[in-house]
Amino acid sequence: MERKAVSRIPRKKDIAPKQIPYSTIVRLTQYLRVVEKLNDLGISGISSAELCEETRINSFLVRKDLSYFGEFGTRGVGYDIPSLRLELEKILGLTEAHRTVIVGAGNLGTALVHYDGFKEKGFKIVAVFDSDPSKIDKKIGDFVIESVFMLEEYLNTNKDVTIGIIAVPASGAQFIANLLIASGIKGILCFAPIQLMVPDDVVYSAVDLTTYLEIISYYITNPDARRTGDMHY
Amino acid sequence: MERKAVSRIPRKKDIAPKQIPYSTIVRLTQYLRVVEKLNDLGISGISSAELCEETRINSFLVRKDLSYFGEFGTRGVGYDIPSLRLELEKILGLTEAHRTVIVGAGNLGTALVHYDGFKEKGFKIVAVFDSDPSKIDKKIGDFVIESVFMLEEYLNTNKDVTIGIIAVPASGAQFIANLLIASGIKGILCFAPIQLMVPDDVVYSAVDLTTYLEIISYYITNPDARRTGDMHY
DNA sequence: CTATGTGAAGAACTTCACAGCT
DNA sequence: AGCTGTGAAGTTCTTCACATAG
Repeated sequence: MERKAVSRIPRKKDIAPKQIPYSTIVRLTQYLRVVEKLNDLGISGISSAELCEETRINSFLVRKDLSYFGEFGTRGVGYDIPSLRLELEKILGLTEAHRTVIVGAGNLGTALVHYDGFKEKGFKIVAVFDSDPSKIDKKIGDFVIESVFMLEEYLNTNKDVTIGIIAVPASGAQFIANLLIASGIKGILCFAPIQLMVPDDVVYSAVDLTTYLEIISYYITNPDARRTGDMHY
Repeated sequence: MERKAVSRIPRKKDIAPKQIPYSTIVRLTQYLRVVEKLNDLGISGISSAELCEETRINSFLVRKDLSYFGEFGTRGVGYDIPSLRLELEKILGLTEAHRTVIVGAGNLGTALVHYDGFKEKGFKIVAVFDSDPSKIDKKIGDFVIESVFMLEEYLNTNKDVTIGIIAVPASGAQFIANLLIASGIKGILCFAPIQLMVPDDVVYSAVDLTTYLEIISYYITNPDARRTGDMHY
């Protein structure tokens, strides 16, 4: 069975000195989104109460989340938007672009290649792969589609690629994941509706579209069930 | 500012008698995924410990999650897969298909139309809309793309549509959402990287691809940070 | 003897209240 | 005077231990 508390000694608290909740990280991305928007509008400062209005995240929680990482505000004043933005980018590791490959050049892969948000937010797509011979050497935007059989070699000669996006059907997803993992990729974002086996040192996130619809279905069917703000991710 | 505890009397506990965690609902979809898979393989039963192996969700939690909704297992034996599957489908409101419209026939919309998972899992796409005149009357799979200006009328004459998927650029997303809301849609899944204003009685979930990558970036940059199993959604 | 279901204990997370700067 | 930062209180969620049922 799962990890069994054998000696009853090492409680979680003992192992982990000062952990940051996962939900805090998710919220940081929301603060960043607001701060980017206001920065573009030329607004220079914001208070936790205003951030609350923009995000619907309680202002206490806004301050607590930020305080895990430092003291970014000025008491009596609030947060300076350019510097808060920079701090958030530093925390999230966005100060330099993550070089990213996309595997799978179907409709989803194509949509991802064309998605402007990635470039803007510091995820630089560097190559696109597919297994379908009829697609290879065709172009998507500025990219020439390469064979998945070249993926391993590509990653071995381009060690600075940190993230792989898997946009292939479920049947091929684990194979691709294994290639990525073997080449030392650090993060994987998978759109195939399958639970991948990924070692603990690779950061792995799955986006299963069916799951989102099923969750929506639950809350439609059970309108009285509480929905926390957490729903949006 | 946000809701302020005025009279200090009604604590949350008093208002909410027996709440089911959002994370429980997310996990139910994972149990369903496993049970579907094993059912297809012809396996008839599963214990909470085996479900734990498949999902990496603690077996205590598996049992607790299921017990919110009833007693589906047999002590000393485990869970019968066909009946557990049915129960999960009932809980999640999947026993009859949700009629679903997709708005936005770009690459993402096209990918969604072609995505087999939806049909299989009981989300029946019934129509596809776009604002680009050059796309209207073109076909995606079996669907003829209709003008967004027909969306309102379509929904008013097809009141059984419960879910709308928004796959348009951020600039048009709120407009589309307003049409869907005005027509009495029950659930919205939005792929545009924007926070929509949606009334409380409409179930709303947002999938922001950038957010997922930013979260991955954080955990790549901070390898010692704890990652809970919760990451996969 | 095995595996579920659940009250109770424990951990994690959020909210609060106010001290502390500006 | 105003807003942040944070220890403490409060709440929610998870883990545990064991009674219970087959």
